[in-house]
Amino acid sequence: MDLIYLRSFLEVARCQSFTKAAENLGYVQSSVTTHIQKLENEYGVVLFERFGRTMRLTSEGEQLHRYFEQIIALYDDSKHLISRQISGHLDIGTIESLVAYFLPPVFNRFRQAFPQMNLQALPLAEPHILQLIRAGELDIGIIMDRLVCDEDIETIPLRQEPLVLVAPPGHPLAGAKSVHAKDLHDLSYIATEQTCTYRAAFENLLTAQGVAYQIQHEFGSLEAIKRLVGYGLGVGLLPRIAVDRELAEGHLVALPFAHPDITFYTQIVLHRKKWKNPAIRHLIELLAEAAETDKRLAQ
Amino acid sequence: MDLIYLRSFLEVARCQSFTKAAENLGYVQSSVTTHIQKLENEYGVVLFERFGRTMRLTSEGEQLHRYFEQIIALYDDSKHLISRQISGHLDIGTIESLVAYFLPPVFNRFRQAFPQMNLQALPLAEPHILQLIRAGELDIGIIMDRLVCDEDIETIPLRQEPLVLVAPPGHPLAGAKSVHAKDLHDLSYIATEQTCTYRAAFENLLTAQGVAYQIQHEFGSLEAIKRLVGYGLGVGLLPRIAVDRELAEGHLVALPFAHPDITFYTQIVLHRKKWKNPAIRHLIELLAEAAETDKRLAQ
DNA sequence: CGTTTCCATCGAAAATATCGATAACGATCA
DNA sequence: TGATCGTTATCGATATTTTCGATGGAAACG
Repeated sequence: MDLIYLRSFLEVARCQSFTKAAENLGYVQSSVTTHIQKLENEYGVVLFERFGRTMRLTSEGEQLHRYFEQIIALYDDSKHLISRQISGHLDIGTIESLVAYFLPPVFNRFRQAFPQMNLQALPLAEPHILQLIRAGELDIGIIMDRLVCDEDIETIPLRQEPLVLVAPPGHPLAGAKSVHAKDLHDLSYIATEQTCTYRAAFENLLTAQGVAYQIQHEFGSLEAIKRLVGYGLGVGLLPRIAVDRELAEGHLVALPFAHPDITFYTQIVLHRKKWKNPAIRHLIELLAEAAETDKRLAQ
Repeated sequence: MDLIYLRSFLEVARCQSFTKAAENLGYVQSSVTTHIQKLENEYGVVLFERFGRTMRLTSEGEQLHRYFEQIIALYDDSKHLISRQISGHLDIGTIESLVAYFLPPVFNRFRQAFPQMNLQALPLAEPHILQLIRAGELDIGIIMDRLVCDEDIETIPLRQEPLVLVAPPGHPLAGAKSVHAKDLHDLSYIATEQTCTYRAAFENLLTAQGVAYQIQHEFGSLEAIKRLVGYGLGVGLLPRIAVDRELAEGHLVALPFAHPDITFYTQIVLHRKKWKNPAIRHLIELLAEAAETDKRLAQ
């Protein structure tokens, strides 16, 4: 009898729905059905009366609900109790675009569960991150790229990452319905650093379409790029999360550029052997949660 | 995280030994090792300090021990709570040799866990039992035979069943060191009913060795056979459990007969689909336990 | 009366558990 | 010190279980 069955049961009871429970728990609906059936067989009773669109706990279901709540609460408590005692440190490699906007709240929450664990976020270039992950010198990496596919590396996509082409508010293309590559002829362009993968993808697209572009500046620092774009020195291609506030406040505008046909993901990369570490698992969970929340907010 | 891991953990802590815990729980030792490792990985801490021959719970292990005890207690409580509410009835087919000696204490214990469940024990001939099991008309059968091997039937051996050749106290072979088939020439023999499998195996053995035997009487009733043997009308081949008391009290003696090379088992048979029923599972557990206890007492 | 929204069922694929054999390791004793 | 015993860990093979995705069927909705 697996504890996840109890969790599924509690979530179904809470949501009054197998489907919603499955979504919340990250399963497909049929798996939750199976979980409940496992419980029903184990106890030999029906736990939910299923009417058409509604459902209700049976009497036995209600009795068990009380027990399961306690069991899960004890289990979670035990997890927290131990987490709080675990010390050590995690080295997290991540690209600069993320380190400032995405990670801080996650780190903060992590500290609540693992107060004795030291997190070190290292802003690094993506190829370097992958190399260190493979060497086991980083515990976890968070990058933005096409999905990494590698023998030794486990990849966990967090979310598709929209890239936006930002321009200063007065830019001639600012009001256009949609901007295509050819509209960018003789583009004046403030680029991220050379190792940046989405920069490379963008430039490949321009080159493929015969569009000339001129790199005005190259910076590792997103803040610097945003400033330069804001001063009208060119456009920049940046992850939306890095420019959300400037767009909202009108300091920059997003050009409605038809994306290159490449999907970028903010993704976690880690060495296959590091899964079992509970601190890392917890960090991954928090990251996934944060990504989910962001998605919902974006909608 | 499976609840059986917690159980393994508690048992290891109690026994101070992986090996003993495994025996008690019905696993092999390596499985228990795996269970503990699963827990250790899940929590990210070492739970037992293993010294050479001794072991000790770590501080984290002790903390978790308290939680796990509570969790398992809650789970068991929840099981009992529901068991008590389950009503229905079970039909149990069993051979006469067992119905009187083996089952009553088990039934008694069963009633404590499932007070609303009605048990009906039907003394039946073995072929009939198997037939009814296949037809789904019996919930469970308990027989004595070579291990049943059948597509639709699940077989659970309870224990090897020693057969003894019993004779009246004054029998000429009563004092012999060991009795072989050839010593039984012109044997006068009180047989169980014709459908009885161990009778068939015994007779095959005699025939194979060219030993003539004469069946004096044939009875379905063990009591009758014992009486006739006691009166000196011949010897009888019976399961030891059925004549334990008579042997102890000296009303009958066991001839030290070298067994036919066939192993008999008291075994549970049930339809493959009836596993999931918790009442049946509990009954099976009790039967297995009773068999274990008997084995230990016999030693 | 079709459409939508659920849950149950099923087969295939993936993940996991179990076993049995064996290695490794420490304790004990010669 | 070395041999042996009792114990746990590791490993590969096999069996079982879990998960998913597709599909079916039933009730509600418009």
